[in-house]
Amino acid sequence: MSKLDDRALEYVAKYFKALTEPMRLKVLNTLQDGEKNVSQLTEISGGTQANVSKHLSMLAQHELVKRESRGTNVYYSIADQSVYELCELVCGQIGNRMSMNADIKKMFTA
Amino acid sequence: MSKLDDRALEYVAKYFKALTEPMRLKVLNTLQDGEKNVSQLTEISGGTQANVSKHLSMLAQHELVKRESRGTNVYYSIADQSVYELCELVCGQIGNRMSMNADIKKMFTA
DNA sequence: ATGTAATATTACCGTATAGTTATGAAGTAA
DNA sequence: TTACTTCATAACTATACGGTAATATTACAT
Repeated sequence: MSKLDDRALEYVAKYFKALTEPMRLKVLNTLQDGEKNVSQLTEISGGTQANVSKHLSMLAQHELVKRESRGTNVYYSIADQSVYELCELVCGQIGNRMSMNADIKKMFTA
Repeated sequence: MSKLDDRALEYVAKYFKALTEPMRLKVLNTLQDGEKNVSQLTEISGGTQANVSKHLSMLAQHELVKRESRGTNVYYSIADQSVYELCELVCGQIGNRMSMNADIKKMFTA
């Protein structure tokens, strides 16, 4: 991140944007177990088929998932394992913050 | 990212959201050199003072930057070094994309 | 060819947010 | 006090985006 110009910053920003929807994160989370088709993802996520399809299409466009149609089904799988590293990092951050708040909270409540 | 519930997914999503604006990334990028006040950040980023302030306020709210006022100036600095790891990961991913032409690719990987 | 299932896409609505302009608040110096 | 500097915060506009419902497309079966 040393000398990114405006063009590069937009790329990075757009990549992050793919990870700003809980539904998309849920889909990525689900795909950790292996490929799933749209019906399965729709059921697991609890969303509507149209909505899940839209999100999948977006994730595919950003090359976070791979698309492969077999018969009338379309199977999606993770294209980029490193996305989980991103989430781990963020979760770590959030975890640190929450535990810190808990400690502070403890000082006032204990 | 093994068993994140809906609540956790929203936290993660919101964290990523802070990184989806080129202007905010530029600010974070600039702060790698050390703390800067709003005037400096405004000049470097090329934005308006109001806009930069708004973004800084958002970054501070998400605890990505620290705020310290000295006199009439307000100095911001990185609160969470790990944000650069995130960016490195994303840049690496983008750099790996085959479809991108060489000179742009160089920006992400160099 | 007709019908059915799985997925994608379109059109629409509501909301969220980035940017701008103008104003407000806080500190400092005369 | 008044004036000036620095930063924050409205209020507003425009645009982007998520969700839904309806429709289109694709593949397969009968």
